[in-house]
Amino acid sequence: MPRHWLFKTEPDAFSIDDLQRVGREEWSGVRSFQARNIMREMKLGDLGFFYHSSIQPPGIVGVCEVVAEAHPDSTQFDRKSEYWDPSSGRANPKWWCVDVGFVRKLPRMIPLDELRTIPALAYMPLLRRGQRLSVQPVTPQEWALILALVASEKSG
DNA sequence: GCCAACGTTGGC
DNA sequence: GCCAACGTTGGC
Repeated sequence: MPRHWLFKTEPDAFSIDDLQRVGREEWSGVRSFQARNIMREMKLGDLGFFYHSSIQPPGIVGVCEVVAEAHPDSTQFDRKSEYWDPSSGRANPKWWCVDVGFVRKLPRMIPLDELRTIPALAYMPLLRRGQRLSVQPVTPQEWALILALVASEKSG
């Protein structure tokens, strides 16, 4: 039974269309211990919502899949990367990440505002005031409820 | 090991 | 561009 997750990204940097184009992507650059620990829990085949942040409107735009379990984030060792972390070493890497693969776009974006109107989703970290986790767990109930919002709509 | 200052996130 | 929230850092 796969577990479910949510991946936030700024579409200017990496969007669902980008993921569709490249097929899979190392989810590198996450520099939060909490988010790192969440990624370490992910298993091959787990599904995730793909969420666009820092645009108007923000919302869930697609579904992705964990295609590689947590491994050291390559950007932490790359001096030329903005995510280079001189305090981390290959013998004991500080930052870990999964790879995500494209599954599908939703028939339409589900805006954050719409998610807020559903009481059963009120405990999602995404909707909690001040919660800024870039990678989050999603319960099976939340997963089913959100997909049901667009289930009857035509795929686009 | 406390806690104030700082930096980042991300909706608005 | 603003600013609330909150994780991290660093002085002590």
